[in-house]
Amino acid sequence: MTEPTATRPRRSDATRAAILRAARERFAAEGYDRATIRAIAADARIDPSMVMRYYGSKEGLFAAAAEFDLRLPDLADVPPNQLGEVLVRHFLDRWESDETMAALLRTAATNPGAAERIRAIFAEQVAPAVAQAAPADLPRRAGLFASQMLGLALTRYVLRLPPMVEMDRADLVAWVAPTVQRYLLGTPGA
Amino acid sequence: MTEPTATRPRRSDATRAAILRAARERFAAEGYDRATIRAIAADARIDPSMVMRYYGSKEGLFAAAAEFDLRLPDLADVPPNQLGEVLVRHFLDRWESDETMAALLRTAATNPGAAERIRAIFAEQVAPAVAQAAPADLPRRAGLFASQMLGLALTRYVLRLPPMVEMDRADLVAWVAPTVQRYLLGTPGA
DNA sequence: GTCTATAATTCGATAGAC
DNA sequence: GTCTATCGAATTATAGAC
Repeated sequence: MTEPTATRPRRSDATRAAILRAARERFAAEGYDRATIRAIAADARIDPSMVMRYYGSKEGLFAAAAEFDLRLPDLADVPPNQLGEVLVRHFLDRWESDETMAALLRTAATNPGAAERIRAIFAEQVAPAVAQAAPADLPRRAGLFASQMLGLALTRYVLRLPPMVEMDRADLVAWVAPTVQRYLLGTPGA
Repeated sequence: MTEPTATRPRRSDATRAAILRAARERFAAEGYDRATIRAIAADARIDPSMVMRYYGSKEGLFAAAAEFDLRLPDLADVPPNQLGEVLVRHFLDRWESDETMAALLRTAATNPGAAERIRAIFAEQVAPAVAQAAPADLPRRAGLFASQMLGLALTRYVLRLPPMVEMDRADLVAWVAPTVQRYLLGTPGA
């Protein structure tokens, strides 16, 4: 009686998961064009044709691998004077624990579809979260916030500018949090 | 006597220039991988083999096309309280008048050589300029400055986040200049 | 479900005629 | 100096055996 009859045994979902894990790594490290289905399949220890069977095409695989949730906290619960610090810490955590965002960013530089996905994440996840905390000028504040957070990620994780790589978390938060704080709650002049 | 005998006539340098112009456009719009020699040659109205003849290889062509000078002003001449404004304006001007930087940034997302070039530009042009204006913590301040300026360029010119595209120059300068000002001259906390 | 074999493109690069 | 023709390699994707 070890056969699950109700929800179906989920036979060989391990293969799907292995493909997805390898795809995320390759896309993150090399971007869409340079990450080949052959290399991804080799990483996952399976045959390249299986990738096609499970995900239909390279684009389909990327779409599945680029699913991403920023897991932004409810900003209404955060004390206003700690908004910058909480957000910078959260983004550093997410960037360092999940390479999906790096894959998306690397790919979006040359792939219109991936750029559109980033715009969607911005519209569906970032902008609504900012709306819970900022008083007015919502799209603008969210955009400025994104410009600094993506610039941080770009220089630290993608371009690897030495000073940005070497700076530790505490210093990074100390310097960047006030910027985020001002973009969300401050005025242009101050 | 229309023949220049001394410095050599420079016959057909127009072709070289046309190739370079087309290459910059293609690399800027599509990045290194997707920009093909065939497409560049078609844009320049010449045969693909001429590209190889003049620049040896695709990498050689990119190296020639990615030569870039930020033309940073002497920051010692700028009143300290106007540093942020002057720098943000200057970078917006350079990004909008020369697509070479966009080509480099798009390519650097997946191409290690292009990323190395950006690090070189940072070390040879940005860091020394910042050193003329900032008091201490030089590499760190230069890195933070780069994170905001590249984040601005990334979201406005590459990813095209709607709020960042729609914001006009004056608003952009008003919001971002204080950030740059603090990174160069301020302290982490304020 | 998994793999072999291969079709159909596309690309960078080369050789050589004119 | 410019172009035609083509090579060799690599890629995505498909068809079908086991």
